[in-house]
Amino acid sequence: MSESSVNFVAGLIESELVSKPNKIVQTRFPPEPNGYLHIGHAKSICLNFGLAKSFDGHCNLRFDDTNPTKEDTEYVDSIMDDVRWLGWQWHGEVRFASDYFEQMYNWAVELITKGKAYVDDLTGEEISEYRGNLTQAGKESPYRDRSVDENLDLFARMRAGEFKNGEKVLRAKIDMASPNMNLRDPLMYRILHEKHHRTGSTWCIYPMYDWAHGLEDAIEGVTHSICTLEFENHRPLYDWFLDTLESVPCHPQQIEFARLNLGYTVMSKRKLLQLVTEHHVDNWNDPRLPTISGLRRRGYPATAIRDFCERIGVTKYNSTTEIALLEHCVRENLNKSALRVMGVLDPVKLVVTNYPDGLTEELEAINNPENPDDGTRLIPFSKELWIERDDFREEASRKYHRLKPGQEVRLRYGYIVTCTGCLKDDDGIITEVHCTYDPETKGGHTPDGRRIKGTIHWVSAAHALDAEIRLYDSLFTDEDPADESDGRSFLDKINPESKTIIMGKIEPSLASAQAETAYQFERLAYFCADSEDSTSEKLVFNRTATLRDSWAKTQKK
RNA sequence: UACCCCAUGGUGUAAUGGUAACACUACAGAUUUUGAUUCUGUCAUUCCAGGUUCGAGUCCUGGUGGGGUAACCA
Repeated sequence: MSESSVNFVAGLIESELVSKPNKIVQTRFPPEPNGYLHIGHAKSICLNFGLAKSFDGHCNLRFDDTNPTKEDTEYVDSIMDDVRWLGWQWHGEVRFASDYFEQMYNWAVELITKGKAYVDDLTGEEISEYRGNLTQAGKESPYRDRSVDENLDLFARMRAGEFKNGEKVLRAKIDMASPNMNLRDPLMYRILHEKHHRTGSTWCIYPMYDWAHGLEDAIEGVTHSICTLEFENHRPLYDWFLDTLESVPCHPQQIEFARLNLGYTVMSKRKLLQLVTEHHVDNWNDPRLPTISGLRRRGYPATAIRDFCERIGVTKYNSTTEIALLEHCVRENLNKSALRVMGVLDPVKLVVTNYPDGLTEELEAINNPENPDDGTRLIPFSKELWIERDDFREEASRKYHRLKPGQEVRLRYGYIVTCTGCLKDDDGIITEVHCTYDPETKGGHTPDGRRIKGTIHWVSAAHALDAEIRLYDSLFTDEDPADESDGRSFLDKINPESKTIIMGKIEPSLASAQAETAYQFERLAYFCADSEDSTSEKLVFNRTATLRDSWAKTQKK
């Protein structure tokens, strides 16, 4: 890595490499398979995989599956999918903490033998009482001074299944008076007669996070064990286990960074799970969710997400990033890559009164002005078109550059037309807008060089396809939905208009749109076909992000 | 009220004792067959008080403010 100060972790590694130039950087991304990955995980993924890449090292994907009550292979599969989709390749095979259970057990025996761990018979409630609290020291368990032999015997019988859930635990013997609660004889194993998604019923004792994690890292030769801030207080324990054990292969360095917070969304697994299970959203991949699969279904490109993760930086400061930055990354990417098409979301008929009945012309349109290689396509033009209801006004100020009686407007790639009026129904609702066209302006050109201020999009009524359009807005109305200090739950802050479904008219070239292809409906927004629901019989499009709209902004003033 | 961590424009980050900078946002203008894009410009920053130093955003001390920690979760 050449540039310094990419982030503080990279800086740390860089300075280590000065004295140990041959050190191979080994990182890991260690999710628990108990939920779907979200954009906060993407930050961690990009950090760990990115560090390995820039220092020519390796990054493992390891499932920290030490709690069979919460984990499932469904999550394992989705996580692998998401990491790959984000564009990363893990080193070697996927790893599982559960593959290391036997080794961990042996190390626990080593600790017991050293007199550094003991089997405790206290109940959960008693253990909690004995632990003391933030300002008061804990007290030692009456079982703390059992003999090594007795502990060895009891621990073997725990493994053999002789005891019920909660009857006994294995604890490290450290310091019940430590000001760091994590050091007050932390639990290493609990009894759980529970089927594990990989080991089945082989085990009925399962290691706790603090005991297991450093061992997993050591087994994999991890050099830098990067985790989030809330594990800062766990580092002394992480180090204690690794220092106390003599037979561990190495001692990785734990480094903490601040997790990502994003405005107007929630990032906690618990809350995301609740949104899904209580059906406040449709599923884990609901396009309104900050899950990787949700963003993907919404149409956010993986490169945009990676770009975002790079831009937000890595620090120990607990911050909240504005959603505007993510949207900026998405728009910047999509502006370069999305194919331009025309679609009308709120259609009203435009009749070109002096255009021949029954005639259809094929007009050439540019697929992506940002990328000439994408070429052009032909779009049908005829006497009756659909245009956006908002693109006509009976009366409007000089600043309104669209259709109003007497004003000229360009139909994109079509003709220059002059608005002549409109038809209304009994309720005063406009049913048709009328105009005449200038045959000299085919393609939207003005041979006489006259300037046309407004250009609007359209689709030929006879050729248009119907499509369901799903418009998404932020899922929450509050910037920090998780802040429930005002007495309202995050569920009370769900935006009732986060999803709006309408029927639109779109150009025929979209008939075979694939979910992976990004489109810009010109003047409106970026869209993609929905990966689950869109078929050739029934097209469904998701709005990925709107185009910026300075007109709407000035309107509001 | 114990321990740990953190503090730079509105937001996110950079500056590794030597001219406080970049991006996003907002605003203004130019260009434009997307009121998009692009381009230009404007506003705005070191939590406070001491100390060390020729020189402090950076080091030290004390304060203030924020976050974390008392699961047989990770």
